[in-house]
Amino acid sequence: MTTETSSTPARPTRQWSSTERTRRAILDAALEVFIAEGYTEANIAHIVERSGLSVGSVYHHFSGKSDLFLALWREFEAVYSEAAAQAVADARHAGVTDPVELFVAGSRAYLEVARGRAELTRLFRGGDGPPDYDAMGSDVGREWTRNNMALLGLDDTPANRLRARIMTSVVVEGERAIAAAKRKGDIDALIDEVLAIVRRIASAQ
Amino acid sequence: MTTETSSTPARPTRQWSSTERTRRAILDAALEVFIAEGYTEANIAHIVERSGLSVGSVYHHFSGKSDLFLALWREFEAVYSEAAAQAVADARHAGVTDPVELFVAGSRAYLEVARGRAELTRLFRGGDGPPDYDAMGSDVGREWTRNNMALLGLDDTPANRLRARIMTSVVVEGERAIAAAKRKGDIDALIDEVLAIVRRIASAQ
DNA sequence: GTCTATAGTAAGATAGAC
DNA sequence: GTCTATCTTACTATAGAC
Repeated sequence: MTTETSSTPARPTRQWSSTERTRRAILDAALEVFIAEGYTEANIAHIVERSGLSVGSVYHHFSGKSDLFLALWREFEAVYSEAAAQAVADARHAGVTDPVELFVAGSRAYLEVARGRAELTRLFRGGDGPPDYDAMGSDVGREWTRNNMALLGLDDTPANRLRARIMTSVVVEGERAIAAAKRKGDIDALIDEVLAIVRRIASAQ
Repeated sequence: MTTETSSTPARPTRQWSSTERTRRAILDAALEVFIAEGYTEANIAHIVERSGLSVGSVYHHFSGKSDLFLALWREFEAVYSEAAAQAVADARHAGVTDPVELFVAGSRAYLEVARGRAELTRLFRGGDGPPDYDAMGSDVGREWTRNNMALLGLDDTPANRLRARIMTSVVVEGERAIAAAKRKGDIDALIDEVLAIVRRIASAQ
């Protein structure tokens, strides 16, 4: 057994690690509570209970309930961004050059991630979140829009921006449908439908 | 013109009318406050101030803040439903039979209504609303989906339901873009873009 | 039906010991 | 960094007069 509080004279990284673990424990508990109760119903007390920690500790690490939600939401979004970016890079590396097919590859990766994340989708794509949540969502939406436009080589006009936004929203709608699917066997068909629609929109001259 | 309430001739309808006007005044004040402050920031006190009425009166007519919001939201939605239904009926009457063109006619009417309702769109299509608001939104969404499927003659499969939902969400995305448009001159192009996309999705075999 | 005044409640946030 | 105990705030909702 090693000592619990490291007395190593050089550079104790242990304290940091303990902090990190506390932070993680709080986030994990918060996620469970948010999933179980939704944002509005959830309260700090429940999160404290479930984490086995204390109110003070939670407020030491986060500024409040909305900060907790936003931190979790950023992690949620990051997984999608990375998966899509990686898939596009892979497709490029495999020799794909058609912008539409690159976009489809990214969308497919996104939707594959959505499988098995039904609870997270319901939480973060449902309407219940902090007041400033839609502002954050808009920022991320703009990011996707920007990426979509660059990928498809669209110039910056209002109509093209709208098209790029719509393509994002189509994929998100697919994500919601996957989360709501009663039978897992339906999901393949849902993904195919989304990709077919995306292809049609993206191919417009 | 016939009488509004035809029943008892002895009973004056004036009291009823006064009640109705109070109710209207409360709703009007509530709408102004919600638009100015958003749902979360708004509070009953502000609505009372602006209406020049009283807390008791507000609670006599509505069960609370979320009830007020929902009442306004129902009025907001009704205008769209009626405009779209009317446009489809008109198109039918004018001899249009192609389901896709009927759908486009309805969508165009919807988007025309969205012109000049930018504030309402920002309020009701933004993320800030009562906790049970997304549940209501889902109900209306299901209604549109059902109508879309009937209009386009799609049979009831998961993929087709998704397609119909996506078509609704494309139009709503257009609505948002119209509300966000900086120059009014851009709006025609936005509407054209939405209708072109809708046509492409609807035409898929 | 409408109003004034007030009660009740809940939850987010902080202070200060350890 | 973590904890316990407490505070403050603000909003919903009601009671009861007119």
